[in-house]
Amino acid sequence: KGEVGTDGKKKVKKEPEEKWKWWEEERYTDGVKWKFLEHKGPVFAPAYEPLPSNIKFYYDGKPMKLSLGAEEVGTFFAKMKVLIFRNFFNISLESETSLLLSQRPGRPCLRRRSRYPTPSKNKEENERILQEYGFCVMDNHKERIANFRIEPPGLFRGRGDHPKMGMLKRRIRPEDIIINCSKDSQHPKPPPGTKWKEVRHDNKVTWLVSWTENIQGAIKYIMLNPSSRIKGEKDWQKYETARRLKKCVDRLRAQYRDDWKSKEMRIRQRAVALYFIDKLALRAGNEKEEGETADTVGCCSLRVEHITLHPEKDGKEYVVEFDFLGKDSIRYYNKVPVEKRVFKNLQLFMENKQPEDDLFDRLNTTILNKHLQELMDGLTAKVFRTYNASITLQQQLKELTSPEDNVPAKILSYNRANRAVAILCNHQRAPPKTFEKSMQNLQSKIDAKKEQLSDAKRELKSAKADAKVRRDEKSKKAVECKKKAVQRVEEQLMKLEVQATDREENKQIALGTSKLNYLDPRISVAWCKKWGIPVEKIYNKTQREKFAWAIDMADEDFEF
DNA sequence: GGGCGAACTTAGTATTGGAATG
DNA sequence: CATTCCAATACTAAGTTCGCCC
Repeated sequence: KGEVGTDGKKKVKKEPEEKWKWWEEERYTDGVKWKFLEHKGPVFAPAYEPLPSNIKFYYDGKPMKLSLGAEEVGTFFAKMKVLIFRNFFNISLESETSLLLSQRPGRPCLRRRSRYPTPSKNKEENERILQEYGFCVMDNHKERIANFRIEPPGLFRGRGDHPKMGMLKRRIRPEDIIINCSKDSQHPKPPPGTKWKEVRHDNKVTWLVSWTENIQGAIKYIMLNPSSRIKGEKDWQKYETARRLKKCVDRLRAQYRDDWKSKEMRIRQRAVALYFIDKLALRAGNEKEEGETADTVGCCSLRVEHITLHPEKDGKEYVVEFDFLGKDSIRYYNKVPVEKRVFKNLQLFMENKQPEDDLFDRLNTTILNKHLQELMDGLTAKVFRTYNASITLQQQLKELTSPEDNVPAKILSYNRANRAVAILCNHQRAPPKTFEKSMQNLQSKIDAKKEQLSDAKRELKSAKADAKVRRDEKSKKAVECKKKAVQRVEEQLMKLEVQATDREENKQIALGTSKLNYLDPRISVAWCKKWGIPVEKIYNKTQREKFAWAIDMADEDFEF
């Protein structure tokens, strides 16, 4: 092998090490996650660098000396203010500059600053840290760590209307850190003069490092990359569970439809909730502590105020209008015609209730999941989301792919199938700030290409006329050449137009989440193999690493 | 069964890297 | 060479599930 480099010497292409196929190996049973685990511990947030002494903090117009900690928190506040200014003036829309607040007291004044204050000199250092801390050894393999950096301190900003927004997220010290590794490994060393909170050797869990965060009191973890064996196995298992649901979903659906008629209220509520989870791909909806988090809901935690019943709406009977904030305070809005029995049940559940009362007052996620567990081993509410997402992709791909389409058109179909899933799962995004502009840019590219096409066509015409007169080989060849040019430009134009359609349809829809978390990758791989689409067109490098098991395993006949 | 801690998955957005463009 | 642009990546919040304790 080996290519010839620009210097004329033969470049020796190193044959990559044989990739480890963990999916061909036996799996652990009994809850053991690993036998050996060695790592270097976390990378701490860089220490706070005090401001130069000529920059002062003013209170009541007078300079005031702050403790280092107070000064640091002050800079957090200032940063947030700058951010608010920037967003208020929508600066990023105009150019890639950020704003600095004037240091002078009482004189807010904005200065522009280039995005590149120092040309990426940190790149090398980052690479070094990645090599040192970004990998661990788990059982006999070097594996990539997902998040080896400790979260830096700052002001907490939750999503949506979060009651704790603005609280100080404190700096994490070695004394806060629990290390998990195997006894017989080289234990990570805490920074000089410090100690870990604890070093433990628990091989029933997958995390390497943990600490408790001070805003919610939740535990944070450092874990492995999605390409790792430990994550990949779990992911594969998830899709296998969803495929088992496929085998019995008809029975389950018949069951919950039957339960709509139950004389027990709790069973009716359970059955209607399950119907929503199945039909609308709603999340389970755990209870949340009031005042601790933003007020968001899922299926079991829906309140009366989140639905409106319309006996008739837009020419349809028994329409339920949903309007609530789900995970990450993303709005779910949908008008759904439902069976009469569901409608009547909902009326019953809402009787004599206030808007802020629970719709399903006899139900919660624990009760629902206990029931599901009895119906199928390993079944929980979220399996329905995985199942419905994956089956929808498979159906849509079948429906939308035209054999006679070229590659870009087929990829548009793939993205449309993906989009159908994203809409089902309500995966939304804020339209990119530069969306309009980038659409305009694309449109002018299209216009230019159209111009180019008509030029090419004109040239072809004159070449044809020329050939008719001269009737020689050379002019015939010229005609062929021009024909090919027209074809080439037509293809390029089509590609651009497909790209524009795709982008427009994607304005407020996020495909990534479903692609990464809900769609059995074997469906996509099989589709690629069936239609001769390179898998790189569907999955980027990271995604190919995460789904290596599927790319290796699935052939074109794979059925979810 | 209710409360709670722990572990792990899922989520949208901010930042970055590097190619394209001027 | 600087700037613009977009895809990829980094980040970390916000969910679900499970097991344990009472």
